[in-house]
Amino acid sequence: MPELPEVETVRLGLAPVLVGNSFASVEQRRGDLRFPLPKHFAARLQGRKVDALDRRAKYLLARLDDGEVLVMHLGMTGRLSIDHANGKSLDLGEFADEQKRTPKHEHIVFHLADGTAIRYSDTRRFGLMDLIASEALPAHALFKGLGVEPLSAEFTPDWLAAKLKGKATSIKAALIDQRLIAGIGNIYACEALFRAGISPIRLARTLATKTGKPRKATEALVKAVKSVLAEAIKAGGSSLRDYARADGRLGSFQHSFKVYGREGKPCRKKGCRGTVRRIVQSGRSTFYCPSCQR
DNA sequence: AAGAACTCCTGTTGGC
DNA sequence: TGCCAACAGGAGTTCT
Repeated sequence: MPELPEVETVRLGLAPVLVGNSFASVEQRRGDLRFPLPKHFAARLQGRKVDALDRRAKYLLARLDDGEVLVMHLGMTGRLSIDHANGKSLDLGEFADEQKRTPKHEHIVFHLADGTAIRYSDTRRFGLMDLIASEALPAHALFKGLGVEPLSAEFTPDWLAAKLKGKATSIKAALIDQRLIAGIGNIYACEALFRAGISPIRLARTLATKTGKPRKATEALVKAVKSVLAEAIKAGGSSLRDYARADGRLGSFQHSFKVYGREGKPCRKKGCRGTVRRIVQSGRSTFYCPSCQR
C-alpha cells in the first residue's frame, strides 16, 4: 500500500500534532500486527515526548525523549488518522453510533497530552510497530539492509549503474527491491519506468555498461524516479483503496497515473498508439506500454 | 547466493 | 443472488 510518497505525506501531516506533544496513554487492542508488538508497548510510551518524526524508506520514526524510537510501518492497509479532541474527526463520522469508536480494524490509539488522539487501523495487519533504542537502529534487522533514499543526492546514475551491473533480474524487480532503493513500491516502479521509456522486463544489468557505468537510459530512470516521487508527494500521495492522509483528506496522484491500473487503455504518451498491458512479475502486477517502453 | 515463489490477513470485485 | 477465484500501495521466509 503506502509507498514512499504516501508515508512522507502521513509524516508531514502527523508531525505538527505529534512533535513536541507526549503520550498520555496508549490503547492497544491486540498483541500483534504483522509481528508481536514489543513488550509493555503502551507502558513504555506513556509519558514520553516526541522530539522528532522522521522517515526512512517506508518507515515512520518517532524519536522519543528517552532515546527510544517508535518505529511504524503501514504495510498494505495501515492508516494513521488524527482525531482532534475539539471538533469531530473527519475519519470517524462513518462509524458514528453502531460501532462507537471501536471500528473492527482499529488496533491502536495513541492519546496525546493535548487531547488529540492518533488512531491506527490496519485491515490486513501487514503493518508493524516496534520500540528500538536510537543507537541500535542502524544495526537493527529492519534497517541494516535498506538501500539508498531515492530522493537523496546519493541516488545518481553512477550509483545505480554500479548496483545494477551484472544483475540478472528484471529492472522492475530491482526497482522495488528495498535493499537497493528504499521506498519505491509497485505503483511508482511502474510509473517511473513509463516515464523513462524503459520496459519493465528489461534485465537490470542492461542499464549499466560492462564496467558498471551509466547509460542514457540509466540517467533517464534516475530522473524519472525522482520526479515521479517528488510530484506524488506534492499531490499528497495516491489514494486507491485504503490510503488517506493523516487528516483524512485523500491524495490525488492517482489521477496522474499513466500506466498503473490502466490495462487495455490507450498509452498516454504523446504520439504513441500503444495499449497498456498488465503482466505479472514475481507475483506483482506490472503495467506498461509495450510500444513505447523498451 | 541470487532470484523467484510462497506466506501472512481481510475485503472487494468480477465472472459464471 | 450466490459462490469462488483473483487481486490489492509490502516484505520476511523458504524454495530452487
